[in-house]
Amino acid sequence: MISISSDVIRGYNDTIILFLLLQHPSYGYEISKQIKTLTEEKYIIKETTLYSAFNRMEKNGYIESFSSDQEGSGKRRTYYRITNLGRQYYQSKCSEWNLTKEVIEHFILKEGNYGNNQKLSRSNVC
Amino acid sequence: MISISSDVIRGYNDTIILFLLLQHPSYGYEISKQIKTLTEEKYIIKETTLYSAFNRMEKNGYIESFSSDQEGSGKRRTYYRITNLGRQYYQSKCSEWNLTKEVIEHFILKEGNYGNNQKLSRSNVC
DNA sequence: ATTTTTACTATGTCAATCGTAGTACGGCTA
DNA sequence: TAGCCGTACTACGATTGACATAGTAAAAAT
Repeated sequence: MISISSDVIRGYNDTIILFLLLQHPSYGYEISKQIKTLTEEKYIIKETTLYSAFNRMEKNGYIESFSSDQEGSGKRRTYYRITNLGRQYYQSKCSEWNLTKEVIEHFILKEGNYGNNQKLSRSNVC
Repeated sequence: MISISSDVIRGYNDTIILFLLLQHPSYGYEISKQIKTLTEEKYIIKETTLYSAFNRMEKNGYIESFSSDQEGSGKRRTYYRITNLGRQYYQSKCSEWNLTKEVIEHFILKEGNYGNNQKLSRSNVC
C-alpha cells in the first residue's frame, strides 16, 4: 500500500496546520485528529512533527498561543490562533502549491504509460 | 515573485531525474538544462543537489553510471541510465504523487476565498 | 590569450522530520 | 479504588536532503 513519504509532505505541514487554524483556534491533539479524518487516514502527522511546527510557526509570528482557562472540564491545553502574518504566509503557500504542482507534473507519467518505452510524446505527460 | 521552495520539491528531485533518464541515458549538465527548459525556468536544480541525487540513486540501485568514451569531441562525462529497480521506484513515486496531491489539496483554498472569513464550505476547497 | 561554458568533486552547515522516551492529568471500568 | 486508556504534551538525539561555498579542469568561444 502506498503511503505518503515525509519528504513529500515536508514543506506543507505548516500550510496544512494553518488551513485548520484559519477556521478556528485549535490545539495539537485536535489538529492531528482533523488531519487524520479529513484525509481519510491517508496522512497521519507525527506528534513531534506537529508540535515542532507549532514552535516554529509561533517563532515566525504565523500563530499565537494562549492557554485554555480550563472552565469546568477537560485538561489544560495550549491553543493556537493564526495571525495576519500567518494568513499572508498561508496565501503565499497556496500560490506556491499551484506552481509546484505545475512543475512536478511535467515529470509524472500518466498510469498506463509506465511500460511504454517508445518515445514519449507530449500527450503521455499529464 | 513566487518561486518553489526546496522543501516542497524535496522528495521529487529523484523522480524528476528518473523521468528524464527514462527517455535516454544522460548526464548532470544535460539533465539540469532539461529541467530548466521543461519548467520554463520555474525550477532550476542546484548542481550539488543534482550530483548528490545521482550518488544516492546509484547507491540505491535506481541508476547505473558509465563513462562516455570521448570519441572525437566533448569532454569526458559520467552518464547515467535507469535500472529496472529505478523504473519501479519511479512508478511508485508517480502513484505517491497522485495521492499526495489529493491529500494536500484538502488544505489549499482556491484563489478568491482567502479573505473570506465566513465558515468554509466544501466548495471553497479545491 | 583569456574568458566562458561545461562538467564535475569535496566539505561542512542547516532545517525538518522522526524515533524513542517520558510525564502527567482525566475519565472510565472492573 | 486501582488500573488502564485516551489526551496532551516535552525532551533529545539521529537522519536525511538541500544548499552554500569552494575548487578543479578541460573544451569552446571570443
